This record gives sequence, structure tokens and C-alpha cells, in this order.
Amino acid sequence: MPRPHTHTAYELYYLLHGERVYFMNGGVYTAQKGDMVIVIPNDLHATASSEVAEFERLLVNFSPEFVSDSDRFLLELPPFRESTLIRFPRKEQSEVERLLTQMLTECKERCSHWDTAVRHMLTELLIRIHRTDLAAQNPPSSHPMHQKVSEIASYIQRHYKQRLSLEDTAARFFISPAYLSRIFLKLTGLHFSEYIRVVRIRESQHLLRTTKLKVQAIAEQVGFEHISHFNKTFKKIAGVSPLHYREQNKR
DNA sequence: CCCGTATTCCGCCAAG
DNA sequence: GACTTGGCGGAATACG
Repeated sequence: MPRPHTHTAYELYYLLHGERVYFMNGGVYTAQKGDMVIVIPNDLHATASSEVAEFERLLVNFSPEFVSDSDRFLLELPPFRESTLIRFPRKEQSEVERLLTQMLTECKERCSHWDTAVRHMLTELLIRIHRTDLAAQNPPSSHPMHQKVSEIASYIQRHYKQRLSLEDTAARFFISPAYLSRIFLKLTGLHFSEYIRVVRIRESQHLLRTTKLKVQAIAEQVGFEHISHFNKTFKKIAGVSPLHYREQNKR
């Protein structure tokens, strides 16, 4: 199973067939044939297998800069505001698949003006995404445990400032600590405690970039009682020390 | 589900 | 003084 990760590109993940569990945006989604997972830049995401083992997908990554200036606004609107899953209607699917495969072959073969061609097709794809009815979408999860893990992940995102133990959280959601530990890892790719740390460090990164708060203050705000431990954890996850990170990301 | 063990984490202090 | 790094023992949690 691929480790959870982030990157600065948009990711479009289209399922040709099979079934796939996707963790992103703090929620668990089950993708089926004809579904497209949209991951916006810097969102933590991972995939896991579902009961159905086999699957085939088409994957497209692109940076916002790749989209022509005049079409960039398409990325500012709803389906691209946060990572999500959309389902194309039956009759749209073949067209979407055609677009995607064509884009991929263009990228591979690199005939003249391939980039312009791809840029065009991407725009068309974005429009198709916008046109699909988003209202009746998002069956957030068929599986009851997916729902539960989603709730737990979102609970962590809301309460990372306070102490969160496996035991207390499990009790709050009426499952055993051991089961929570196992199911959480399976669906998110991260251990329960690891996820908390990642959420905390990501928030601290945000604070380092956007405020002038002292490291000490930030550490406390995101739920670390001791700076020494915050520093260690930060470096392990972010790769550099807090102030170094702030320095690097001074626009 | 419970258990024992291994691993990792956390809070604390000390030092650069 | 603020930040960073390191070591240590007990606690939490991961593993099988």
C-alpha cells in the first residue's frame, strides 16, 4: 500500500474498473468504476485496496500553471476547492476515458505540440467535471467502518490541540482501541498516533508560514507540551527545524 | 478479544 | 532568551 503523501500538483484519479478506497481531505471515500478522485495540491492522501482486489486506473497530475491563464478560473470553483470524489454519468464515462487515454499517449509520445494538445484536452476535461451534477454525489462511504474512520479523522482534525489518546478516542466512537488502531491504519495508511502528529505538524507549518508567532507558542497551540519534543517531531516529518522551515517558506 | 513483547513516543532535563 | 539537539525512563501503542 502506498504511503500517504502530499505534492503540489493536482491529481485526477479515474477508476476504469474495480474498486478502490481513497483517503484524503480527512475522509475515506470508496471509488468505483466511473469515479474520479480529485486531489488538490498539498492535501494528504493515500489509497488502499477494498474487498475487490483488482482495479485499473488512469492517473493525471498537473500543476495549476499548466492550465492556460484564461482557463485557470476553472480550478477556483467548487469541485476543485477541496479534494473530493465525483461520479460521471454512464454516458459520459466513455468520453472521459477517451480524453484521459489520449492525454496520456500524447504525454508519452510527445509529437509536435503535444503540450498544447494536452492543455486543450485538460481544459475540456475540467469543463466536463464542472458540468457533472455535484449535488447528488458523494455517497461518502458504503462501508460503515469507512464512515467511522472518516468521523475519527475529522474528529482529530478538529481536536488536535488537545490530548488525544487511542483509548479515549476509541471509547468515544464505541470501538475497541485495538480495532481502531488496525482499521485506521488499513484505511488511511497512517497509524492513529502518526496521523495526529501529521495533522499537528501540518498546522504548525501553516502557522510558521502565516504568522510571526514564536516556535514555543506554535508548539503549544498545536498540542505539544514540550518544545524539545515538538522540534524532534517537526524535523522528522518536515525534514528541517521549525525556524529553518519558516526561513525556506518566506515567500 | 486478550495477551505478552517489541517498538515508538512523550515529557523532562541538560547542554550547545 | 530563543531555538535546537540529545539522552533517559515510563507510558502509549504497534505487532503477532
